[in-house]
Amino acid sequence: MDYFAKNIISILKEETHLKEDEIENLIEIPPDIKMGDYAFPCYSLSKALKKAPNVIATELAKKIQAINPISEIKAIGPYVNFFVDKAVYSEKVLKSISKESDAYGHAKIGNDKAVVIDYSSPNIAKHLAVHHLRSALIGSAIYHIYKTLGYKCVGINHLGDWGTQFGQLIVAYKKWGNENTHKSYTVTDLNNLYVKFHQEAEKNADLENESREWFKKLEAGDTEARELWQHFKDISLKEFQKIYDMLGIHFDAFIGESFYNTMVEDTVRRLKGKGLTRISEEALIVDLEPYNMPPCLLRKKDDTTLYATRDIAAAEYRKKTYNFDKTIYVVGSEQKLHFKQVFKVLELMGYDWANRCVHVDFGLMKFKDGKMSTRKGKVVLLEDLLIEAVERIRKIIEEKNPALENKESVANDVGIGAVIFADLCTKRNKDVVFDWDEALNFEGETGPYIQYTHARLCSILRKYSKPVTPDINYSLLKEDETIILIKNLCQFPTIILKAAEFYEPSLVCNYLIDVCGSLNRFYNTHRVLSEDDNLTKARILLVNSTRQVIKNGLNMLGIHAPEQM
RNA sequence: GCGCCAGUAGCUCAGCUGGAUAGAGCAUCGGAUUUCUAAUCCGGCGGUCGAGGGUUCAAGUCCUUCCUGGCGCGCCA
Repeated sequence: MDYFAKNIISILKEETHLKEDEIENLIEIPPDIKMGDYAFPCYSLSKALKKAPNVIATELAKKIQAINPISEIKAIGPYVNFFVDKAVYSEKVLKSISKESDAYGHAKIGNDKAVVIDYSSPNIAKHLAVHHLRSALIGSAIYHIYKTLGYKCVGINHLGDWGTQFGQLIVAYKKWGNENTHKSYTVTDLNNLYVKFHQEAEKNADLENESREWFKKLEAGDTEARELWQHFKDISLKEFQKIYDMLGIHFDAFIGESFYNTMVEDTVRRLKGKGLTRISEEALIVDLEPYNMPPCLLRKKDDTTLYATRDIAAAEYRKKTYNFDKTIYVVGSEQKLHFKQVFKVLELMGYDWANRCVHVDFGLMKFKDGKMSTRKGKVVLLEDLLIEAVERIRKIIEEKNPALENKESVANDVGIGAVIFADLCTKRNKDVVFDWDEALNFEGETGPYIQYTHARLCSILRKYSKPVTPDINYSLLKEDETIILIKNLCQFPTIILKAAEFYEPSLVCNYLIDVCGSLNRFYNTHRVLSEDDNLTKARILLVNSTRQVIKNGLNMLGIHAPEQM
């Protein structure tokens, strides 16, 4: 609750006989600045007082008095509207931004508690493609957001580096892989082998048996199998890292599924010990019928384990290793049921932290004509998208600002930023249809728009080239465009909290669009640098504050804020 | 068949846990620059909020039925 709301509550408390938190919940922000800064709706009083809401509003407005920092109280229809003293308001907001600067929007609510976040988690031996983008970016943004709220974040890349497909890959490699080019193998080669295996396997059923044999060898720790598997993994990781570097995505640990291979037996033993398992159709399951869910499969009839088993083992490991307060899985919504089952099993195992496991799901990315598929080669590689984005930005720079220094690095920041922003901008749970022109649109509500706004502000500050001070005459900040902007800036900390609560980075994106819209409207109607020293000083402070908020917001999304573009 | 998610302007999306006349961007049409970056801003056009019923002083928002699309539902992850 902010300073002004507090004052309004104390004014309203006596006359309405409502409790403080009741009033707080009722108070809202009018849709138009001309109506006031805060509003108290009188509908809910109408029953008790047996009067029409607008009558109540009128009477109430007459009875109560505006005291500093509230400058005016006025009934409009069924609302009592409050106007705050603009100078006091501006001073509060802008001084706190100046003081906190890079830390504006941060909080300490996390108390250094650990949050484990599982994101990206691609499969080995396949390229990172555009449909891998969402998990990586949403996870990374949540990482940043929680970090700014004082949590200790642990980013984990839960690589898909285990399973029968590695048996297939070994067979394919031994049959068609060229030993001599061994050292220069790329993910493309691995992917080709994978595709070739499936083509050949249709004609020759023996291949599947061979691959099962090899996977068994791998599980048993056979040296040759192990070495090949490690080799495939090294090739993949090297290429993944290149993309993560381009995107600026960081992980604290790369711990793949294979890592839990040795722990799975223990986990199964614990589950059995607690009497949670039974055999059904030759498989080992946890019956979830009482919870209206299909059973959770722990072990196949051939005795090998499944991903649910490994996820349970992984959760136990993460709790033991990081003692997390919360663990977040940023995984597509097609796995909703899977995580519901896993979390339920953890709960049945008696872990009180089971309800602090969160599946942050998101909608699918697909093409207009259907799903993306690595097998059919129907994908857009992430690297291609990023390179194309940077390339297009480079052309725009040549056209609009050829004298720019550091063109390369700016093109990178803006191109990559555009891709990140476009992906994070829509709410998580919506499906996304991939479209080159949409992903690479740079006008309107886009990353470059935010960055451009930021660069313009930096430009003004460069031209001003004097220190910015919060000791200004705040009553000079009085026009509507100015006040609306300051109100926007004031919301930032609340937005961050909300984004964290709902695991929703899109809230930050939409907020930044609002701020930039307000800023640009201000920019187009008022001059910052002028002959009037005091006014210049005041507006410079506003410019610097806005620059700061945009920068902080972009950083939370993992986007750079270049000072020129 | 059952479950989960979505359906808001021609297109892409917002809509603050039920509140004041449903908002942006793109597209389209028309305007703004001798002044801090026009990757900007202003205006016009454009809506039975998928459909019906219900709860409420008040519903895009809550309940219910139906329609359409996506995803999931035992040995892949």
